[in-house]
Amino acid sequence: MDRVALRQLLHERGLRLTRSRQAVLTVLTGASGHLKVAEVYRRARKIDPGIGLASVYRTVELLARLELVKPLHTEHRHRHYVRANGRHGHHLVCTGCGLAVEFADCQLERLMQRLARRTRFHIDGHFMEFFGRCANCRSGSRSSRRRAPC
Amino acid sequence: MDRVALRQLLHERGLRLTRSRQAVLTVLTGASGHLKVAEVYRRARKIDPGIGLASVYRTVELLARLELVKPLHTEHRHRHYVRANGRHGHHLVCTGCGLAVEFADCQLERLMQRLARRTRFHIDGHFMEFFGRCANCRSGSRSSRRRAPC
DNA sequence: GTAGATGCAAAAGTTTTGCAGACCT
DNA sequence: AGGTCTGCAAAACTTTTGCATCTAC
Repeated sequence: MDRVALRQLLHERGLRLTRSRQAVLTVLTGASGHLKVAEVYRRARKIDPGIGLASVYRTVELLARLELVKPLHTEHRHRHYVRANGRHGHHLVCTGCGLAVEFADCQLERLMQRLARRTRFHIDGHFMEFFGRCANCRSGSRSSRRRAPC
Repeated sequence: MDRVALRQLLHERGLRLTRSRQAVLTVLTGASGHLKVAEVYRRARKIDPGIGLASVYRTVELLARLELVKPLHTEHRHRHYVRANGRHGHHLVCTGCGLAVEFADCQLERLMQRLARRTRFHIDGHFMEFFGRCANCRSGSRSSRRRAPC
């Protein structure tokens, strides 16, 4: 998402494109893995040294509403975010290096219909993540097992 | 899971069956929905008034390792737990009252295999939850929409 | 100019930890 | 008896909030 398109997207909702927001989006767009908020903050300060932690929290939440990023539920204690392309993305996350691969077709419709019939629920959402180890982390070098999310 | 079986399960790992652990398991087993830790604590004190919050945290984590309960990631800010029957359970959660229905067959093997081939990941786990509204919460009475998880 | 956004700092929570003493087996 | 577990209280964090100030438009 470039600067112009983002400004447009924000403008449609009466929101503004600020330096903080650009910094946070740049950080998350440039990362191949999921980042906790504190890490987003650390990186964002390199782009905009004056940014405050509260703005980072406010911005990741905004970006999540706009579906430009997605909150992940990892084994960690705190929330992580990862870049996303629209509504129907799910992620395959490497437990070694944090690499997050997005995939789209989750083919859960049939399961959902069966479940809905059986339980008499009206199902309106789901959450799904896969965990594993990426090829790089499996390739054997110990160092790659400990590499930080990039 | 009854008292004897639980003691056996714990004993196999050199762990002990204490009053606190019984209280926490009783609370979570008796609940039809997911509970946040603070709520588990509140209910557990009715069974064992002397129990401490730290023990509740330690115990839910232990029970999760034993796969007797499962952590859920809801829209809430803090972790919730729900009773579970073994490794392969997933949950359908009512966003109205918190009712959590467990279901077993998730039939994701084919999707997993395709993903693994395409991404060269070794996939070793997944996390899935469905959200919706249960029949009771949909039935129209306003009160049921606000009922606390039971 | 003005509404929206920010930074700061404090507050509100949740979760973890250290340790002396209690408890289970 | 001996190691496991607990309650307590403090600490460590994460996340939220209020408000004066700033800024994007």
